[in-house]
Amino acid sequence: MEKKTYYITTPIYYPSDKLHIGHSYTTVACDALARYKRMQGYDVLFLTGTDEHGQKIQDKAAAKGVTPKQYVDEIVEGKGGVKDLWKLMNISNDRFIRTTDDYHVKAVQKIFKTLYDKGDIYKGCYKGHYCKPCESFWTDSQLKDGKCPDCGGDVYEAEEEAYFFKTSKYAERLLKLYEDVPDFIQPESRKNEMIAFINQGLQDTCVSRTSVKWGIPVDFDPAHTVYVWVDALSNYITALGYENDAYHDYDKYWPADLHMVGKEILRFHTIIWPAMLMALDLPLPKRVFGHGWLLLDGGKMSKSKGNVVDPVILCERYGVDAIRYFLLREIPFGNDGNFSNEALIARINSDLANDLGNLLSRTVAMVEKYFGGTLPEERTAGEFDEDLKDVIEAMPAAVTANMDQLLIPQALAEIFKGIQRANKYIDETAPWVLAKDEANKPRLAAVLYNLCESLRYVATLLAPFLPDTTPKMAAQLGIAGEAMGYDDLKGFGTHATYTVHKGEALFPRIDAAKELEELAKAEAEARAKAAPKPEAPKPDENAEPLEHRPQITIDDFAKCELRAAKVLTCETIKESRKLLKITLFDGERERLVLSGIAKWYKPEDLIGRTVAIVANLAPRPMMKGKYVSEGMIMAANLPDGGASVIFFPDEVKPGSLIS
RNA sequence: CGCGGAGUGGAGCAGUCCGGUAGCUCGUCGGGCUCAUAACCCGAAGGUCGUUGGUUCAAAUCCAGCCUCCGCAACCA
Repeated sequence: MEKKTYYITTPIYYPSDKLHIGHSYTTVACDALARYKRMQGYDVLFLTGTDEHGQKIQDKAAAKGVTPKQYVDEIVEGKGGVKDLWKLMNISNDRFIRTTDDYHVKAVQKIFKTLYDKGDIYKGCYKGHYCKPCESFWTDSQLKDGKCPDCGGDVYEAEEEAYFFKTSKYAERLLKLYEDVPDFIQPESRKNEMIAFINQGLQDTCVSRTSVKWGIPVDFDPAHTVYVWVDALSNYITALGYENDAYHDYDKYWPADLHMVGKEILRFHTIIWPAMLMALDLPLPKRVFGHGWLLLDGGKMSKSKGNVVDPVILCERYGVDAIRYFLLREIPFGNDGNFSNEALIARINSDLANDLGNLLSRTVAMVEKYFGGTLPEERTAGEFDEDLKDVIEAMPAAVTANMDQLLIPQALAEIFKGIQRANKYIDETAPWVLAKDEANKPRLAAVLYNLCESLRYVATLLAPFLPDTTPKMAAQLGIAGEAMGYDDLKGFGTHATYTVHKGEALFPRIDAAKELEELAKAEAEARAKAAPKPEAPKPDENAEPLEHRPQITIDDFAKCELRAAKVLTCETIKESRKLLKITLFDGERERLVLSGIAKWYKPEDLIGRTVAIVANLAPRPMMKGKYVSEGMIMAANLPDGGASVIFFPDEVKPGSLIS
């Protein structure tokens, strides 16, 4: 009989930088699910990959002086790159798609053409509705009295054209989909967000750009490149061979059983993607799960904040399975979770070292100590046996029930209930007391046998989560690898007997105080390096390479009019938490500037001071045209996202040219 | 009145839909044990469930207002 298939995908990651622990979280969760399904007997296809086009990568590559392809090749295939990271973390993906792969490129072009031919992609022209100060295009209906709805200024005919996908056409069908397939969007709470979003009125989606060159060309209109969504989302089917010959199992695996995505891209996967598939007359994925984020200090982790956590360092320090366990156990279903070194170490110590590792260690040690490593077949049942057996035998069903609902932390918790019960059983039966009297040997053998059986169940059930550790457990228990399937969990007491082999501690206990101290020291050092003292400004090889812009001439620079200006007034704006409203004297007149520094400066910090401004920036309407900002105050960007304004001594006269 | 999430013992969370003695993990304190990775087992302390008011015999839970925090959007020119 054909095995049932299970097709699971991660998002394809954007390799503009090294991946961080957040990406690891998504991928590890999918990996655990994929391994779980394989153990359940499914024919699993687990896909991950990278989304390699777009402006940002084009810019990064240019800054580094390499082609975009060279740039992404290094991050994806290079040493310590994406593929290496997944290998390190024991990710069992069956395929890895890169959107620069030839077969994908060709297939996307065909998909784009098909959608165009069907009339679901159309070429849009923003005729006559470009507002220059706002740098925005407007449709007929958006204009107010023929003027820009933002600033009320004049708009005029625009040249720029782009292709659009008719997302709006599918609004009704999408709402019906959510109704017909209640668990299409998971978790439930996010479904309401999506419905609300659709009810606000869907806009058609821009699916091509003329300004971005690094992308898949629209083959029938080469001035355009395919813009992100058609390119990226299609990966889920092109990786199966849709419209290409690289693979041939589209019919076998599509529709996907689960798209796992971060909550920030859930909208695209539950609106644009199904709409695209509807347009192509293809079946829809069965479920999209939007997971939460791994927060750092309660805030989002991001490269620009400089607070990313490097999974490679963590794996090297604590072991891959410890990190996998932490990620899978600590982040609640569908919600955000916190990452901290304290929480990580606490979790490793209490669950993995104390409960699990120590249980195996003490069990194996006793089998060796009291029986020389092999348990005799003669066993006497006794008190507590049934209770232990009941708890252990309940685990597989509980794990399955939770995993089928994607409740990974809860599934793990069920396994640890069994571990705790086994530890308690040791206390109840006190094997060291039994060992004092030769007459108790059959009872002692039974006790240790029951512990080994418990560990066999535990190890088998943990296999999808801790693929590195469970074979070590099997080896110590003397169980053959092939006897570690779910089929072998058909009964407590079915394993004949045990010959154990004591090994290394599964998870060495971490000295939390010492470790945290070291981490703090390492962080302090990193910080000291990041901000070198004036007298020792030596370049730091560990620092992120700076992103350089193309070289310019003195004439280019001369286009910028930089001047000193005195702050006359400064006030907060009640509608905005980020902006300060500032009036400046620039030497000849007063001008109004809005600056996004409210988080770091109070009005009194600025009033009366002399700052540097870019004086000839085009005025920019802000706050829906309520204010027009006439310049930019110059400030250095801080690693934490903050800003440090440049101040001049008071004797510098307002209006002084800076060159 | 922009949209949304959150406020529960020291920390992190569950419970809120379908009102009825407030639960879990870690930490703290006390006890037990010695097979084990100073690990394990048992017990205890600790919460007016953000705030005010309302509905009710009864509210963490339902209703209204308010406060605080966090995302997103408008917005760092």
